[in-house]
Amino acid sequence: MARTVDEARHRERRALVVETAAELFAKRGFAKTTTASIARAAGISTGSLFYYFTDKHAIFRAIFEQDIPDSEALFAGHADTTDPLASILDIVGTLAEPAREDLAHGLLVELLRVIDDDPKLARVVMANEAIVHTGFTQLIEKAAAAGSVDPELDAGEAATWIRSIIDAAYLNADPDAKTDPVPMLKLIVARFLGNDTSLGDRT
Amino acid sequence: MARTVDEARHRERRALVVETAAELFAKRGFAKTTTASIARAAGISTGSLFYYFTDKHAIFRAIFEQDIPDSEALFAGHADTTDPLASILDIVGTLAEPAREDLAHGLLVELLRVIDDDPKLARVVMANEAIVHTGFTQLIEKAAAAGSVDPELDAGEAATWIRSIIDAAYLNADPDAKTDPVPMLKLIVARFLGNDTSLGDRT
DNA sequence: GTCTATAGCAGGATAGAC
DNA sequence: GTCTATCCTGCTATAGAC
Repeated sequence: MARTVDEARHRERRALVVETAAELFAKRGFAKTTTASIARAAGISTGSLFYYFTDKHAIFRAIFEQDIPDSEALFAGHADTTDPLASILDIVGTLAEPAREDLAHGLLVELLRVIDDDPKLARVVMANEAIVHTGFTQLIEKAAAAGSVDPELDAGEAATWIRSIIDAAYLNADPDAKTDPVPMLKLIVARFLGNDTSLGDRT
Repeated sequence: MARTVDEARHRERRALVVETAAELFAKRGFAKTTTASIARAAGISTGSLFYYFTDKHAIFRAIFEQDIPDSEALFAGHADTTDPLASILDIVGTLAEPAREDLAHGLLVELLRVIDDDPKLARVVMANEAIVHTGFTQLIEKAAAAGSVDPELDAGEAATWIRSIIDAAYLNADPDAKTDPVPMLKLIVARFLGNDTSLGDRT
């Protein structure tokens, strides 16, 4: 059973590096973050760094690998909702939640850039996007059938736009801003979906 | 008058380099685009390149300097509109027009990254954003006064969100997609502003 | 598994001839 | 003004000792 302990230790070590690297990538960008600085910040040598990761891209990729199980869990939690529109708005809120964190903003920008240079990363991200897109599409269809969403909207297209608007919230998030962007984001999505929500309804 | 000719020639040369560089920056990214490759693509030497531009950042910055007069002209054209809501949607369409071009998508992503590393670029972009924000805010106020926009919306905040939603269209732009994103974008903005537009109304 | 040391390469910017 | 040649810095990734 010593093997199990080793693997746990290995995972822990790796996770620490990933966390440290995420901060640097978000702040300085992928290209300007040196592997030496990652090693230094994580308290190890570059030699050890390349023992844990095959190359610099693998470190970056590891940041996003957790998103897949997270997204699956998020939509699974609303699988048999009785109010699909409320579920959509709830999920929008959850996905947009980290938008104000500096880290999330910087990482999204880096992701958009690096994704074109790393096919493996592209596969990870697309797998996650597929989960989100399918989840939203099904909820929109359900809501349309229940009469709480404009039935003339194409569910798949609407799902894509909702995702884009969430991303835009990340991009434009001002970490210094006093106001939480989530309520307005929900209002925009709610009105887009054809629900005639008044300003007072923000949750 | 020889001076005038020289300056015109100088400007032309510079403009050619900027155009060439924009394509490379959009496709490969700022960090991965070498000054040597820019010079090669523009048909000059690196020596000449650095005769026209002080450094690599100056080349990138030049791409966005034209945006300021463009934005001013765009909003000036709607200064005494009689239908402010229509003007807003019209401007949204104009600003989102290039979203489908590969170039525009890539440049937005690069801009988001590089802006943190170049204070001069940040100033150029902020000047442009101020023009857009002020323009939208005034039109939203006008429209609210005329009764065509939800008066409970904060005009400045709404202006910021409209800008974000336009960015979303750029982010999401799929150059291979057959469908023009502009109609849906206008629908989202119209509904956000509280105008109860049906799907059939897309212009 | 972790380190130090360094190979090996590439890129931004400049010098100086023409 | 435009070129060629190149300096110099800084980076990723590896080799090899412990």
